[in-house]
Amino acid sequence: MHAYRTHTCGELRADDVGKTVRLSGWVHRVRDHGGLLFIDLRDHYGITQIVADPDSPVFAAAEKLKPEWVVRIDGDVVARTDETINPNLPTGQVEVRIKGLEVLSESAELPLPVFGEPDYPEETRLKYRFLDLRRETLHNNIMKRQAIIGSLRDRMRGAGFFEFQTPILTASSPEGARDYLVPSRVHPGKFYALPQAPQQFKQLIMMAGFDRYFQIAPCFRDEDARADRSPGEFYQLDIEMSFVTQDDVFDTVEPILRGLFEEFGGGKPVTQKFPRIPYAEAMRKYGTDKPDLRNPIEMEDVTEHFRGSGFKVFAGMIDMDVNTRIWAIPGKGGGSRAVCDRLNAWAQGEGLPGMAYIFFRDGEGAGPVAKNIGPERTAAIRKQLGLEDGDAVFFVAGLPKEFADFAARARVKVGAELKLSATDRFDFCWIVDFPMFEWNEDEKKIDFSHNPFSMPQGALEALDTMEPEDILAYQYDVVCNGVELSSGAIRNHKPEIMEKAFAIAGYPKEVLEERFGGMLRALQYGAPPHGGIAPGIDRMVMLLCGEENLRQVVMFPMNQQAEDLLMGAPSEVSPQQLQELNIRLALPKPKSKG
RNA sequence: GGGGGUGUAGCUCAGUUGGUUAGAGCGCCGGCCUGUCACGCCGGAGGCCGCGGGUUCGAGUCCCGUCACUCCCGCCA
Repeated sequence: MHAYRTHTCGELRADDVGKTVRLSGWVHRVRDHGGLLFIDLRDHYGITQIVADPDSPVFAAAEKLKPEWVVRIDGDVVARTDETINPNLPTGQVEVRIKGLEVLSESAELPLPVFGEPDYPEETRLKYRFLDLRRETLHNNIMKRQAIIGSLRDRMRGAGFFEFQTPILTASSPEGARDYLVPSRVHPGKFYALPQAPQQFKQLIMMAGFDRYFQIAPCFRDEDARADRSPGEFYQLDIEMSFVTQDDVFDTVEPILRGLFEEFGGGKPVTQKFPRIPYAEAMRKYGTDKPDLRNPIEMEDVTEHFRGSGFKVFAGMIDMDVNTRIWAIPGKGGGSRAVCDRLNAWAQGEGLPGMAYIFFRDGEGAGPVAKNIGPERTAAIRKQLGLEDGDAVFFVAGLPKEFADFAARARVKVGAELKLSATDRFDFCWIVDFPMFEWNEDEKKIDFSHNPFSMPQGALEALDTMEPEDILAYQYDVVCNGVELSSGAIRNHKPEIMEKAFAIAGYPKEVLEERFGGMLRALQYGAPPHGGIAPGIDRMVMLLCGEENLRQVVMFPMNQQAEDLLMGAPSEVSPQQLQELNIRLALPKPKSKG
């Protein structure tokens, strides 16, 4: 007989009755009835009930078992009587009568119980991550994550992609997030950087002629964390393809994402044909470039209905500034004063003076706004938005740049309040036609709004003739349920266009050569047109696990302060290590303590 | 760097207007219990009320500061 087991703890069925078996696992739970003892034995595969009665030679030893001890048990598989079958357990038809017991490993008193998964502080959970990972929820999430990654690999290979590795120690990149730096021992005073993404490498792979690349790529960014953004490191499904248009990328990636979400989404419907929404349209209809399309509300511009109207607040704003806009958020079924007042109060809680509204009943509009603008304008608004009795409409006013963010939240709030938003669905869309440049108000200059390597629409001619802020890029996002899963672009493969684009953003040729020398060199020796995308693995797993927090889908996450409480990272290093690296610390003064 | 929330037993939380000895459930320890699967019953241990200062005859409770955790803003091409 094997030293540890003949079966796993998730394996035994009614067919196995009569066998003598050996199982190993963790003591999940003990129910001690004095003259009868039940032990739930757990391993990765499941739970099996072990029974000990006083006739068993190991009864006394079994009584001493504690939660999370690791034991090997020998026993006979017996059928449970009808009344004692546990339908909640795959092994619930049977139990094992214990004949032999060996304690393989004892456990100290638990700082974090496994059984029952009671809420525990994040700090404890991270410090004792190995215990947390034994708990069913996390254990299943992590298993789902590896299945998702396995499926992505299969799907990518099936679509003709090749998996390549790119360097982890590379050069610091001038644009973008803060880099993690690694000092060089061989070159005093110089540093490697961990890649924020393999962006330049994947483009170089295309220029090297490998045609189709993918990688489950680790990415490192030294920026502060959010619930949906790990500090330090995260993973992307990094993709790049040669000789493709934007449509080719969409046609390749869309079935992979759709298939993945259908495979792991628990039967929730997935968008079959991802709608393509231009950035400007998304901002106008949803107030954001990552709309949650489960919410059917689309905002509309109703500025003209208020121009010169009796609702002086809005009319005055329109007169004061030609750029003023009034956006309407239609609220189907929100046609009562109570609902409108509640949303108005919510807006005040968000720091606004309030949210104007009209609600419709008895064939006419009600509320202060309707009274002020009169029945004709009220009817026109109702007609434009297709509203009926029992509906409401809410208004946000000002400069779109300034109120878009609030408008987006108001749209979400109205959708939730009126229960208009679907829940059991994965609604995807492409956001396309992002602007190439944007005005940086702080530095009073033109910046790249996304990836500086993106191809501008209209190529060199557009850069030469158009206002920078009007130029669009072949730059796109994938959004699912309001979560930005991915950014991508058709890349700029022409050195002269890149020079011009960087010049517009204020980088002279010398700077470009200094910072992106390798890339620029590669562009000069026959670069294929190419493009790609990089869906965030962690975020996809989060959506598919129904989790709100990345730490629920990452095996060994850091806390918000980018500390690994289990391994104790970051840590101090020895003076010898620093000396070898020619590094001397210049620490900030410690905060004085009262 | 900034803002919000939370800090009372190992954990989840209650704690009245500021008033005697700070409670409950879970967990832990001991005892009882032959069909449980969130087993049940009895008993017990366990508290610098995050920390520091202040107001007060008296502070878990009020005020100020500080620290920790968390969420958000900045940041994330």
